[in-house]
Amino acid sequence: MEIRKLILDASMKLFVEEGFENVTIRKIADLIEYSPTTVYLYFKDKDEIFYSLHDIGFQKMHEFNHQLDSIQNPLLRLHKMGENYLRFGMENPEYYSLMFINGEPMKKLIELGCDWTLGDSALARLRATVSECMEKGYLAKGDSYIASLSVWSFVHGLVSLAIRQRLEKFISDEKMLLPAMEQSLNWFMNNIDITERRNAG
Amino acid sequence: MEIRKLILDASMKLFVEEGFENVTIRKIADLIEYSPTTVYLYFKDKDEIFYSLHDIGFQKMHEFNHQLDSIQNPLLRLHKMGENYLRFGMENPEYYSLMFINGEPMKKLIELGCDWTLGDSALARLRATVSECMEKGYLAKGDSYIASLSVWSFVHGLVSLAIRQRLEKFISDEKMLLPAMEQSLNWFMNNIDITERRNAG
DNA sequence: TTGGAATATTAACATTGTTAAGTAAATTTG
DNA sequence: CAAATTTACTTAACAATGTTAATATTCCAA
Repeated sequence: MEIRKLILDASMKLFVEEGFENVTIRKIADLIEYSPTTVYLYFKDKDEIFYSLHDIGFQKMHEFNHQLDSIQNPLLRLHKMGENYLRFGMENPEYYSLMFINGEPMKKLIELGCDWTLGDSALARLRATVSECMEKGYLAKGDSYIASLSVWSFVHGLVSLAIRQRLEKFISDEKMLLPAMEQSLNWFMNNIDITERRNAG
Repeated sequence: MEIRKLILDASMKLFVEEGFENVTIRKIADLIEYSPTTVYLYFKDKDEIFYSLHDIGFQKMHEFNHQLDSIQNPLLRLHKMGENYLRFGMENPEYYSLMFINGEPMKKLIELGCDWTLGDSALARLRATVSECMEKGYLAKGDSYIASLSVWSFVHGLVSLAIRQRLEKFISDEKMLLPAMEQSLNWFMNNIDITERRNAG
């Protein structure tokens, strides 16, 4: 449907420009120049709109990571994945919120019984890279499940603290936010990379 | 004031039992058996209530960490800090959300111009422990600012993914959630501990 | 007792998500 | 071509929300 896309575009525009709580059905309807009830012909309720937007977010993130496949060294690829993750989150805080922070899309997901396909496959790619790092001796061998969870949690922690303004006292200058996060990622990568250990300490 | 406390208790009760979006001024008023407008005599608006609750959360977390001072070994103390952080978050997801995830309290904080005192001092304690770990050779020497940020981000990432239900596909059994997070923390601690490196790989 | 401050309530406003009922146009069916 | 039905959309309304203005009640000092 054409109008579905109109609604989603308008919703994201409002979401980006006015924030989550200012996305209302009536404002969406105004933007697309239809009556508010028309929205309900294309989406069951407001949460379903957010669910759809969250889905689009994963596609965007996937595009963002297209270059990654060309990186041969798995540890370098892991590092770049992390950097991309940080950048994606900081450049698209609204999408990021829907994908990884807000409660609404997940409730819809459970209600609809559908699967978190795009989220899962993103994690699968992470885990494949982590496993490759273990096989090739860049990371200590062990449970790749746990290691992937750890890597993801680390970068998610940085992004979610940053976009929810919990780092403002920590890093006062807003322009230093992403650089500090990248430094933090470097610290992390240096610590988990076992090939670097003869140089350290 | 007595009634201020009544309002805060009622708000948190609603928050814990019915979730964030079901905390309404009218429900609060019902619980304390006053009229809705009375609430506005003690709080400027709803966000100020959430700001106060977020403050109480930090006090709770501080009590939660009382035992830590007795741990001499700084790396062990850091590990225990991490474990406590995970447990506090999982046992008090509502408080945790206010403290570290939700946007409302921070907006109020900026608006009121007041400082995030309890949050700051919690971070200061983390940083002191990290510095001590560096001095005593448990962690690679470097910028303790960045290392603290990294540690915090890591545990925050775990907790916030867990309580916002992003780990449900990763860890299907809910009872395995905290154990998996603790495993992840162990992995992290093992990786950053430079005294462990001769055993590894 | 009276007057004013402190405390509380009633009534209302605008805004929200959502639904029921109705309309007008397009399409199918006879 | 006319009648019936489906499609696409709107109007009007409901209950719930945060919040405010105006009003009432209580309480205590002069």
